[in-house]
Amino acid sequence: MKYVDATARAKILKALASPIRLMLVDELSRGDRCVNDLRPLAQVTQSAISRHLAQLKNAGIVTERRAGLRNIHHLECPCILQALDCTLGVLRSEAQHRSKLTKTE
Amino acid sequence: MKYVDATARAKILKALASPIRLMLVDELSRGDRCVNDLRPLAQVTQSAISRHLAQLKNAGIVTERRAGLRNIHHLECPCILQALDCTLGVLRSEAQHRSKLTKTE
DNA sequence: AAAGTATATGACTATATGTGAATATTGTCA
DNA sequence: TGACAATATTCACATATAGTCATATACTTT
Repeated sequence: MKYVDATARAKILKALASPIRLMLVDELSRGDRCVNDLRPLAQVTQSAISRHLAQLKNAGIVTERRAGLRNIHHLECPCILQALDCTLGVLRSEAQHRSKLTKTE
Repeated sequence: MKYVDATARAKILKALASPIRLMLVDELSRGDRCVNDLRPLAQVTQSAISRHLAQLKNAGIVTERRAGLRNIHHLECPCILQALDCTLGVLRSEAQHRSKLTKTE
């Protein structure tokens, strides 16, 4: 894998690599939402949510459209759910690994 | 999605979210490697490679075993390749999106 | 035991990221 | 136009991350 490709891919993974942004993506996977809808998901200021969404937009994961005062956010790439699956896989295999260790030692 | 779950998942994605670590994972997906094998992949010091590998280990993505002087690294979770697929998906849909914009405007 | 090889770690610097508070922008409605 | 609501942006600061160099550790070979 070339460095440029890896960099492009890393940028996307980086955009996902935050608890808050994962929760935003998770919520958006169930339908479009405006910032105010998403606000209660995390205990941070509106400013912070806005910046997290900006990162997701910047990575091409999320798009937005205006609807009057609201800015509606839309999950552009449902393929993101693959990445979420992957994390579950790691967590599972880690749990397995740990239980093996405790059995042996 | 709860914050604790999201945090665990974010930790894994964070471990992947670096060009160098992606290249390491990519190489490991083709077989086990020791640090010296991986060193030429990135133009950083041995120290840096070692730290990157430590992060992958810490996230449960990679495991290691001693073989004499060598520390052999092994990709524990091939499911990681799902996450890599996902990034391709985003890149593709972004390219599509961009070409639509240039056509319309 | 001494020398050598492979890898990890500590101390440090530079840069990036996350955050709240305050402020700016954009759009609506009276 | 003026007041208001939703969202974005800027600033100042704290913390995290990536990198290097020097050094420590683990193991092998002579």
